[in-house]
Amino acid sequence: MKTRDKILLTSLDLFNQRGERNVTTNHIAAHLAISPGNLYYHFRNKSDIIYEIFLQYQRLVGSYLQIPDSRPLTLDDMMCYLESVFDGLWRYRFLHRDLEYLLDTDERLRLNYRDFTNRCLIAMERIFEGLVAGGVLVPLSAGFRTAMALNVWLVVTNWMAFLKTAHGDQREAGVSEVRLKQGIYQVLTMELPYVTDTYREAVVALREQYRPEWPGGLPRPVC
Amino acid sequence: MKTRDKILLTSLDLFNQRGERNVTTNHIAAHLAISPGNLYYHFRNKSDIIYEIFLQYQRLVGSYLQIPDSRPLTLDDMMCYLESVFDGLWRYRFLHRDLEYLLDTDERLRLNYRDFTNRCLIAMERIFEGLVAGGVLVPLSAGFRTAMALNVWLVVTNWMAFLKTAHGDQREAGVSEVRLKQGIYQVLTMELPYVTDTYREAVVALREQYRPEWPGGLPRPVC
DNA sequence: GACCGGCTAGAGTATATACTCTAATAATAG
DNA sequence: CTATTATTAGAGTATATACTCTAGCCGGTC
Repeated sequence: MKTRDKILLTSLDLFNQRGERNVTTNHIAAHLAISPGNLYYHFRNKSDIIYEIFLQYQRLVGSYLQIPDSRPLTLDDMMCYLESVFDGLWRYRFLHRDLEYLLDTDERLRLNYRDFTNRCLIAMERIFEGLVAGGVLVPLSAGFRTAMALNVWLVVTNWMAFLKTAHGDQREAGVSEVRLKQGIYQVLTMELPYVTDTYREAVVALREQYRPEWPGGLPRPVC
Repeated sequence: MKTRDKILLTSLDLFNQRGERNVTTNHIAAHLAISPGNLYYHFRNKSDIIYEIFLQYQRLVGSYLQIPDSRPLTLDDMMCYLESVFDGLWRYRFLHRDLEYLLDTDERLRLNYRDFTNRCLIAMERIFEGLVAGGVLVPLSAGFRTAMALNVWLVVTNWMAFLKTAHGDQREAGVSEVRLKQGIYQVLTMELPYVTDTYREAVVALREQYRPEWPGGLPRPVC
């Protein structure tokens, strides 16, 4: 693999593990057993590394949120979106941690992230529309869709931060990929009132599968 | 005013303005026109300053979330809780910004914050119960109350971060106390399905008053 | 007036961190 | 093989930051 790509992978890994603030360019170089000079040959500065990783993240999420426009959406679609999005969130989890600082210090990132957020929110609204068309959700006014999408966005993007803060005793143990998926439980809780009678029972059952407080061994839904 | 208190006030101010990460102890001292030595006479280190500010925050929110146990809760109560909580959030807004880093580097804070979160969540559940008793909300199962409280917590504590990231063009302009209160709109959106028929109209009207996209000049509800 | 304890100044330090510079080495093209 | 370009090493630097240390001041009390 190219050195440049190795730098990106290792950086992502270390950022995820320790938080961007605790990872220096020298750490990254040392972890790869390359020289700082080498690292700076491939990236002008630390921000450039982060920006590149963000672009990857953006592309990943963008691919996850693609919407088939030829057909309405099913319940399976919805669960697949949720699973995918939380997966992306997990793989790039450092981004949402020091996000404000990162946006403060990198204008590109700030503007880009703003647009990314808007694209995601719009995609979510369109997903809601698709689910309405598919008879999964009851019809919602445009304003309501927007507000709902925003609430889902807030819950989704901050679920991990919550896990970290809520489990103060064990330093990292509280945050596993399994627990992360329990964020789906929270999202389904929020959507439940808008599920049609036809699908209510199915959604309640799905939701049960993500219920918190069962460490490990949760059955996984179809996707 | 005592130097110690001035240090706390100035620190809070600078932290809120620039973010904890961008404020050094030397900055704080310089801003107060005192020597670093003086600052370190009053506080052993930067963490101690932050911890003390957190304790203030905790006390403030604790006082906000007190629940009258002799009577059920009214719609006014609910709005007052929301207004108060967002007010506290605004005044100590730096805390939720670099929270993860702060909790990572200060064990006291980590344990204390975990308990604080739990207390808040429990208080919110009790508020829901009170509102059910007051006929504002329809009865909810305990599990649902818990999940709802958690969703509200997530939206409330991360609303500001969202504002900051969503308004990428103007660096700080996007985040005013007024805009912050629009978080109330989001919370009411989430609660709406559980409002009783009796109060639905009133809640919808209140919610309208916090609707986003009207810069400045929003009429305020009673509290 | 001497003394004492709380308070303050301000120079100074150890460490970290992002980043640079030069020279050497590998890869590649002619 | 040679020339050129891409890559890498590694020592080094400028700056920042949290924090220390010593000496002095100031207000009150005996």
